[in-house]
Amino acid sequence: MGQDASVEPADPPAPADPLRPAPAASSVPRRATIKDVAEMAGVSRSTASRALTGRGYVAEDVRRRVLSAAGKLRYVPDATARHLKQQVSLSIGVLVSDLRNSFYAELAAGAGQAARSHGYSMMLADDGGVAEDEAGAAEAFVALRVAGVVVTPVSATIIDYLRRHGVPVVEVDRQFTAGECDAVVVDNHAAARRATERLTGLGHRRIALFIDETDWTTGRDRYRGYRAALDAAEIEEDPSFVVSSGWDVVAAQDAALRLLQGDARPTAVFAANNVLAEGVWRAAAQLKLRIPDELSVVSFDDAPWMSMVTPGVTAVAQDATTLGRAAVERLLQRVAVPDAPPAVDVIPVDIIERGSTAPPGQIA
Amino acid sequence: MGQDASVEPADPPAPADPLRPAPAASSVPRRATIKDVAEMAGVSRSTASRALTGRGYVAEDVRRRVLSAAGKLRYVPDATARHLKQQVSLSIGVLVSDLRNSFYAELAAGAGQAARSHGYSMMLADDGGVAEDEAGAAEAFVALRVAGVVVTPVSATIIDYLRRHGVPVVEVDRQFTAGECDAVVVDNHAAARRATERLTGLGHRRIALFIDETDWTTGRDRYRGYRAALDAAEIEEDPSFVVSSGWDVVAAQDAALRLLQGDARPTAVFAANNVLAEGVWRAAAQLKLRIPDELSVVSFDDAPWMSMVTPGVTAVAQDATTLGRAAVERLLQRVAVPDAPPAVDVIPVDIIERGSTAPPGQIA
DNA sequence: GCCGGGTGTGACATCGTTCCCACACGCCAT
DNA sequence: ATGGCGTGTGGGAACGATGTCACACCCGGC
Repeated sequence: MGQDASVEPADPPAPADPLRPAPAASSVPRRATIKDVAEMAGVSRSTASRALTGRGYVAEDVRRRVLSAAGKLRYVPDATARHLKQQVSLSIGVLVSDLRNSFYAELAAGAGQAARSHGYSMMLADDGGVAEDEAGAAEAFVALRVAGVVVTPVSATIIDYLRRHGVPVVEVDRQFTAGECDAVVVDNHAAARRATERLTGLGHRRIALFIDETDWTTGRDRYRGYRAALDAAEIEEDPSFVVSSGWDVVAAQDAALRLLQGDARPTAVFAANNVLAEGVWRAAAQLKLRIPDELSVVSFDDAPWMSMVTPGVTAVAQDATTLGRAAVERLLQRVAVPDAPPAVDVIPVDIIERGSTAPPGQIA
Repeated sequence: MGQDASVEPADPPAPADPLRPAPAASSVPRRATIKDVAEMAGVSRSTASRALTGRGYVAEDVRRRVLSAAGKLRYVPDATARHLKQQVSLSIGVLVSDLRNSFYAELAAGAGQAARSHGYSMMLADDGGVAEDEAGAAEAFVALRVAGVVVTPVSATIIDYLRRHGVPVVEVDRQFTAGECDAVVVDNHAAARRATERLTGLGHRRIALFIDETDWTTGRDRYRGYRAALDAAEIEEDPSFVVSSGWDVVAAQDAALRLLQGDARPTAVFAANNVLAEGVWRAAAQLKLRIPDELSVVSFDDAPWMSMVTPGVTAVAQDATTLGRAAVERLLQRVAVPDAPPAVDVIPVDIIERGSTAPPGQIA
């Protein structure tokens, strides 16, 4: 408050370095720290901290002075500094395969809701189903010292990596490390079986399966569920009816076009996720196959369009929002109780009947 | 390495506090810090830091020793500590209205891509279009000291708040503070006008507008574009044809049911976003109105289902992914050059003709 | 008058990182 | 011999928040 006005040292005329973010612009008045609050309130930093966090003794009038100073200065505590000191983080990482897929978007929305409701922030990344990007995101999460990670894993590597770095992990939708890691899943086997049985129950015997992969967890279980339904109906599997066409609509559509044009085409299709269902549906539309008269379709995984097309697509509806929410809840449980044995939540699914199935027509 | 095996102090038998996260579990071996790396390599922290960041002199063999130690210890630098020291953050905040809406999900996906490609992480929040939650998320972003925020704003408050705290902001999709803040938008007025002109051009004169709101930015411009098209066709506006039905499908559907059952029903509808279009479409389906013969429909904002239903819905396609990406690019520009004048990017749109429009039928 | 306990406060160390500075070499030119 | 420079290294102070600890004060009881 003296005659010396140089509260802050004058910037030396340093040459600007264009590669790094500019130093705090002079137009922005430097953010208030707890020290500023303490000075304005005429107390020490410690006291200000106690007043603001509510831990420890503070006289009532001092508390009010500090709070009012904080308000005037628009003080917002620096979460990174707090984390550094307390070694406790209030962000979680969420890693999904593709935000543009409504399933993952809803899952992320549910995760975000749950995180928020517990006072956590969400770091979200999208790996496009690519293992490399998944690893990159995992590294970022570790660097940011998130409290834990919810992931729809693309490989088991990421789980190992995160656990080696002491980061609690919950697998959601897919499960690579059964028995070692918390997970939130649906009963893929049972649901796939029930869905396929809708078709066998109507008399279909030529039922194709469109699936992304059949080796891991989710895909494998859906495949097995399909097989179980066929077995129960004493239908022999035709390998050409099991189509692994990856994760993209166009590829699925191409594969479906080929399959549905053949002489020995299936009378029904079970698509193991919404992307594949979309490919099949588009192919059927392109071939002008009437659904359900000429082709029955059931999808694993509901999507908005399935209730908008005519007829609607019968689907196994997974509540992705609930899945995301449950995964975060489980993660926070784990953070609270690190040594509890791994737990798996199984979220119930619904089969929504919409009209895309009918008994097989008479085809040559 | 001596006989004293207590590398870490034994935990005193402190009573567990169930309200706070448990202290580092003994099963997790404490994360390596740069100090550990330095010790293993037999150098000081400073030298280790120089070796790892690549700034400053380090002898080649020392560098290799440090790097190898870091590898062995699986050292991952603590981004929060780095941020605290450098006062530079490598995360950005992204705040959208509703992740379950494909428009926002794609926008977020684009933002995430761009952020990642520049080495930034994305904190994502979803405010459900609620101003209070928007404020909460903004506070979290400030606390986390993100480098900047991309937001689809619900009110002008958030922009003020963030700017007062010195956080660079880019508005995307909606624009509340024209001229003061960077923004990435589409030319809503022109696009809405062109879309409406498709309808007037076919001879429609009874054209309803479904819109969320008409007071702010995006909604206002779309409304004006609609009006401009009507004016150009010398059609007088019928106020009952402008329906503000909020942000939710069911409300829009109800409103559409009412409007489309009336005697003086419109022959065409322009829906100002994908949610409203869905409501209108469902209402039309429910009333068994044939599209386009009995009702023409144009939507602002494309969505996956619009190309799957029959007929497809003619739509103004905004590339939401590009919108998100551009917003992040603009934000990073702003971070690099804080004092540049505000800039607005206008992303071009496409009108995709799909078959949901036809000349008006003969109705009483 | 002295002690003990409750109440309220400030000094200081700490978290993990970076980076400014001082210093210690070896070498060459003076 | 001495100085200066280029190279390489370590000490120590930040960054912002928290929390331990010691101390200072005031009260009542001896």
